[in-house]
Amino acid sequence: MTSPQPRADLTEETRNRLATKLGAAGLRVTEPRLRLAHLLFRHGNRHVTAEALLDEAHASGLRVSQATVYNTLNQFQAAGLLRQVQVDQARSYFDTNIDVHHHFYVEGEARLIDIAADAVDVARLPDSPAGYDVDRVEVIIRLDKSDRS
Amino acid sequence: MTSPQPRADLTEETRNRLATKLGAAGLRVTEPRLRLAHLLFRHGNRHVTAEALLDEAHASGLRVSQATVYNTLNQFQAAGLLRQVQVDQARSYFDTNIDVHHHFYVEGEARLIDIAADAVDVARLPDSPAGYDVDRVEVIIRLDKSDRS
DNA sequence: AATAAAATTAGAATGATTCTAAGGCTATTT
DNA sequence: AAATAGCCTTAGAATCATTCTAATTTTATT
Repeated sequence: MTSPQPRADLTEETRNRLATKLGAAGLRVTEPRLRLAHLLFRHGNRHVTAEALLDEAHASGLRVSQATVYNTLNQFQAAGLLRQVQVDQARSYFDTNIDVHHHFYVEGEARLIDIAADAVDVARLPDSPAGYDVDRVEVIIRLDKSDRS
Repeated sequence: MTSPQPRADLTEETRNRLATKLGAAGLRVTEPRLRLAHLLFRHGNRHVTAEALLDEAHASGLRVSQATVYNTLNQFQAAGLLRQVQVDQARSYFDTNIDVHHHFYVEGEARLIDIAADAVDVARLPDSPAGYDVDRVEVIIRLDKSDRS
């Protein structure tokens, strides 16, 4: 008898690492979550829309429904594995970088670019209204294509 | 014969002031635009959604369609009379304050609060990617209800 | 007044996201 | 290792903000 094939390009080691990550976040380990987590987290930080992740999943041979992609993104976000970035009224972006940081956004191109936290210096903040605490401070630098002369 | 009734609570003076404002922004002066402008600009700065403005219009006796409200908000925004604020994936807010400034946002309450530009000090910004210019810098401070002890 | 151009409209269409309720897995209990 | 309960996943429908369409109405011009 042969040992079980690691599915897709997920090695046992990767599966174990992701399973630990899901478990630590309080999420049950299931095949769709494992495979989506792999797509999300395999290549450093990235920004992804639900639609793009669904396409990517299908391209990689994973048969998941749209609902699962949305559920998973929302769960990952609630569990602190992803951050939702709100820059475009049309679509939500999910950011695999959950550290404090900021963004460039190129309106016309629907393109998000990370800015390291220490590249922006927000020196002074106003007091929050009474009864409210700061959850987080978001800096979004909206960019235009420069006119070339 | 009597002089023509000023419609609704718009005095001739207000109508003239708003007409000038629309004209200066390159927009034709029409009754719906004049009346919506009045609702938007009569009471200092405010944040409004399309839905809220439509309700307000109807409540004030102005019979406009949803399409006109959306068109007008978009045109006012394109003309620089309003600013669109993107904080919530569900809904767009329009801000009558077009000066440089920032926002508190209370997630659970869908409530936007202006922060004067000089109350936030963004001391240092990263260089923009080559070929792009900064359009504007947005600071959003997301708030939580503080736990009372 | 007649004409042309832009505004407004009702209602349909769109598109992202969420919901439903039915069936499939996972983990737990015997 | 069966039985059970609870969470997951799913297809497809539903929702909701926003945009579009094509026709009508206003506004400005001739």
